[in-house]
Amino acid sequence: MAKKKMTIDEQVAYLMQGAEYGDDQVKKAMAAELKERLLQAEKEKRPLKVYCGYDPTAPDLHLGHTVTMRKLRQFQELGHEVTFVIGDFTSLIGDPSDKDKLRPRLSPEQVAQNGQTYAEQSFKVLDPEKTIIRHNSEWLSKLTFKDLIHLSSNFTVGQFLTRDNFAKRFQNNEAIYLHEFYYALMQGYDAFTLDADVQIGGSDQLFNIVTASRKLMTALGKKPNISIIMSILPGTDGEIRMSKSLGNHIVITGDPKDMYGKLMSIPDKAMGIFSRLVTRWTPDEIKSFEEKISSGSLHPKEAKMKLAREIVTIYHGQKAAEKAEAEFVRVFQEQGQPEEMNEYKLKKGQSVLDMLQESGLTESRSQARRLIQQNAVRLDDQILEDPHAKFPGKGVLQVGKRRFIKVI
RNA sequence: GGGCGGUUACCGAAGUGGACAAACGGGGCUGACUGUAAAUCAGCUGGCAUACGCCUACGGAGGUUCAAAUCCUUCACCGCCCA
Repeated sequence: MAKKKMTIDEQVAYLMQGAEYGDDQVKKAMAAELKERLLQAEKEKRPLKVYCGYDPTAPDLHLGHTVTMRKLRQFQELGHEVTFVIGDFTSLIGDPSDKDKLRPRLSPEQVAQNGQTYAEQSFKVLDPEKTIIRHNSEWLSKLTFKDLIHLSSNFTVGQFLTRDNFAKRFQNNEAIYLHEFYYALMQGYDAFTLDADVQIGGSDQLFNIVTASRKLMTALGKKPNISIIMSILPGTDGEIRMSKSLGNHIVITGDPKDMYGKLMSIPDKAMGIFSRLVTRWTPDEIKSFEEKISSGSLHPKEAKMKLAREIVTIYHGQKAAEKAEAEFVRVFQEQGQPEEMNEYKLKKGQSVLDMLQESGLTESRSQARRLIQQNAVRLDDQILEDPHAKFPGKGVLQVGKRRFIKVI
């Protein structure tokens, strides 16, 4: 992508694409500051130092995780220096604000393992050659209690209570742990240590980045970093943020066909935000994409296919994306059969129910009964109605729209 | 240290002795329709069982009762308030 030629204003637009501060004033201010910093860097002939921290809690990344990586990638394209910070120190402490009560505190081994996976998977988006990986335990574990007190003394409780999350919980008499306050400090200290020009994060990091990091850097005698706060990517339901525990996520290493299908299942109205946050498209391309949809010159189905193809291509390559698309068209639009199916060897005297269960097409016999009742079970397009009848014989068995098996 | 409250299915959240396999919302699944696994509408969403029905399940263990998610005891975890 030839982005070297962008003007400063174009660069700012590109880099602010998808950023959301919940306040237009702040956004404008940040954009202005970014512009100034870009100009300054140009004059000094140096790249901007950009970073984003990741707590390596989940070993499998989904699209939601890639939003900030995409942003880092854009900085790389423009020649800036990107640091991928693995929050091995922060995640050892655990963050109760996640509400993930069940999540056990991670062991150092797990953190190391997850961090590794994170970095590897992130290279689907980032340029590995140009990415510096750091662990924040490197500097955070060296801080003494005295240091911590010194850092904390730059903040008042009142300042922390302006944070939405805290304010709400305080008002509702819910728990706010003391160490949650330190989270913001640690993050600020990351930025300070890295001498960051720009820090990227999700909107849940708004306070940590915009308020805490910037203030801390100022207090420690540095120029505050510019905060780029990315919008939250919704899940397949198009409403709620993408998250594994909500089950609306799309993993980036899974089966390309599945990824394509899941992308096709997002509501039409979510296409815009997906295009803005998780594609490689430029602001102009995105703008024209959205305009074509709203004007009706691009059919929503076509639009979504284009989107799905783009995203699958990023993670699995063009060939796999084309294949996934062809399969989708064949199976769902033409109601045909997939190219490859698992086979199941029919056993003597098996009933329909037995067969469904033993072939693994259903999770339980009760579920199989329900599906039969709902006319969801077909053998070569013939609906099987009686769960107890002997299984008719060879053919292609289809359960619902997506599950196929070849009976031999 | 004292007082009070919470723990319900994939998630959120009702339910305070029987009609509770547990309201409702989200998610998931299925069908119809279609423009797609979109939207919309309808149904399903613990397990076993060819009907009857049985078993397991409301944080754990025990108890009261003909009957417990609901009452009691106790344990665990979580929270709030007052010190």
